[in-house]
Amino acid sequence: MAAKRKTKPARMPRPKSPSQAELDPKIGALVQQIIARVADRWTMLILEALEEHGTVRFKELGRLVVGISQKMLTQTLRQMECDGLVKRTVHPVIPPHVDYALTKLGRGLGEAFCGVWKWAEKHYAEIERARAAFELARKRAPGNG
Amino acid sequence: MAAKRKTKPARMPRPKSPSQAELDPKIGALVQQIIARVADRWTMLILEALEEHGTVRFKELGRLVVGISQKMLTQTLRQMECDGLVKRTVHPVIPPHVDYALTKLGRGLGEAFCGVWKWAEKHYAEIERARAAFELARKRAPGNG
DNA sequence: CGGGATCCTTAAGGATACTG
DNA sequence: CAGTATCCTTAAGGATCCCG
Repeated sequence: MAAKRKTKPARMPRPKSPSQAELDPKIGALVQQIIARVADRWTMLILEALEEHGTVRFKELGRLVVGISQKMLTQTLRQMECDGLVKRTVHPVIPPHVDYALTKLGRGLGEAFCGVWKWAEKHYAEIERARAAFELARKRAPGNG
Repeated sequence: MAAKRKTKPARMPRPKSPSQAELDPKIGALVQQIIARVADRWTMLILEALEEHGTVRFKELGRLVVGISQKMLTQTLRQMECDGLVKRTVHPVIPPHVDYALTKLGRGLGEAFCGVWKWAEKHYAEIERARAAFELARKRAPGNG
């Protein structure tokens, strides 16, 4: 993962709908994990690269996902493989040939995030305006930065 | 979000639908920002606390969001305020009285993430199974840690 | 070629002390 | 009470080397 630090586990938000409220808090934890995972710098990029190109070899993937180091590529792919988002296939030849592809689950996750994407697209301008307004207010205000 | 580090900006994934493809990559960057933000350890928790309790004072919010330090509370709230997700209200009295509430935008964001939540809920078991299988395979495999 | 092991830098985030 | 400023710890992630 990439984004921030996770030092402690921390309590998870409870689900919103009544039906979910009955279920384990494990789901909440899982959601947080998933979100955290997707929020790292690379998972989304890799997901997208695989969506666009189908089955891709390790090094090729490294070229597709522009700034990534091989360490993070390996690490993120392992993570995704572990969660069942990608399928790793080793061809026992020399030199080694390993390729990766999204699983159904992986594609599903991509689709699930489309909602957030849509929301962001729709409210894009609002957020930019809010930021501009915030900046302006900050400059006006005394005793700050 | 609580998750990892963001060192460089990094190129953003392109949108999926054709209509979006025409628009600025700024939207992609914004989406990534939003996701990254929501994935930190606190934004979601604060969002949820405010959803449940409406208008809440700073210290009360600190109690609601269990493990948070006042530094991160301030910082995350500022962030959210900047993005237009929360409204900060200062009552000029002594001792100071400041309270926070979600904006329409903030509530909308919460709703947008419901899709991911639903997905996670639905595929919860699959992921757990994938992880278990992965662990098992790892133990079986030679030459690994 | 794929990727594990190691070292190193950097910054996220907690703790604490101070202020209006 | 609601912050701000500072210090310190920890770990995320890049770079590099090495191996099958």
